[in-house]
Amino acid sequence: MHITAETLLDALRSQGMRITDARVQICEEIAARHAEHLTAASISTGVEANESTVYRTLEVLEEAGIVEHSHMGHGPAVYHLADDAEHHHLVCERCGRAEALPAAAYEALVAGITAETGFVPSSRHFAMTGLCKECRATNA
Amino acid sequence: MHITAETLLDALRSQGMRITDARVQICEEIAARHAEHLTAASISTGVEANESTVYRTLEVLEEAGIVEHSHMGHGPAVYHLADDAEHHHLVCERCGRAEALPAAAYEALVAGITAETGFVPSSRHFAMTGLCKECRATNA
DNA sequence: GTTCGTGCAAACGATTTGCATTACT
DNA sequence: AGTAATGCAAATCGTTTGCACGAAC
Repeated sequence: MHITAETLLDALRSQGMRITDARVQICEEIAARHAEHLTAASISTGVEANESTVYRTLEVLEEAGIVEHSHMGHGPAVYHLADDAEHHHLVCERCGRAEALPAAAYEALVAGITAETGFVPSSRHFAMTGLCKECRATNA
Repeated sequence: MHITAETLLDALRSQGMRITDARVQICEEIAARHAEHLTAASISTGVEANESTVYRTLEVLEEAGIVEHSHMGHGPAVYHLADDAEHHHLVCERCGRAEALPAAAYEALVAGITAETGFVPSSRHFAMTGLCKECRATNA
C-alpha cells in the first residue's frame, strides 16, 4: 500500500514508455487516491489531461501489471492497484455499506475452483451482494 | 427450471401489465433459451420486437422478480431467470467463455463468509474473471 | 529527426428516453 | 375510451479510435 507516483512511473520507464506531464499527473493522482474507487472520469477531473489520455495511460499501467480494473454493476469501470489486497467486497443491499471479504474464505474459494475446474481466478476486484449482519438483525 | 412462457406472462398479468404480441414472443424466447446467456440483443433478433421493447419488457420482468441481470466484464448485460441455479460463473479473460462455478465451492464460500462476518450473500448471479484451464495450457 | 503521446472530435456499443402511433383491456 | 405499450430515432453514458500536431528521446 505504500505506493508512490515514482513507483508507477518507474513501471512505465521499465517498459520503455515516455514520461510525459500527463502521465506524471495521472500517476500522482492514482498514488494519492488509490484507496478510493478510481474511475477514468474521476482521475481525469483531477488532472490536466484529456479523458482519452487517462484511458490510454490506465491501459498502459494495466499492461505493465501495476493496475487492474473491474466492472461493478452498471457505472464506469473501477481501477485499483494490482497489489492492493482489499479488493474483495461484500456489499449490503440494504444499507449499501461494503465490508471486506475474509481472505481465508476467498482463498479457499479460489483453491476449490482451481482444484475442481482448472480455472484460475485473477486477483481482480469483485463484489458479492447480500445482507449484512446488522441489516439482517434489524428486520424480518 | 421447467419454466414456460405462460409462467412469465402470468407474472406480468399479476402486475396488471398488458399482454401484447411482443411480450408473448419475448417470454417464449426467454422460456425457450433460459439455459443460455441471454442478452437483450440476442433476444431481440429472435423475435419481432424492437430492441427497446425487449429492454422494457426485461425491466418489467425484473421488477416482477422473475428475471435478473448482471454485467459480466465488458459486453452486454446477461439476463437469466431469478430462480435459475446456475448463476455463478467463471469467465475466461482470454477466450471469453463462461463455465459454471462449482456449487460446492460456492456454498463453502457462502458458509465461510456467513460464519465469519454474519453477512449473507444473496443468491444473485455473480462472476469471477480469470483464466480457464485451456487458455492456461495454451500459453506460458 | 523519429517515434510516441496528446488533444480533439468523431465513432462506438449498450442502454435509455421522448414522442407520436397503435393496441390492449 | 382511456391508458399503456410500441417503434423509431435521437440522446446518453462509458469507452475507443483516427488523425494531425507537439513533445520525449
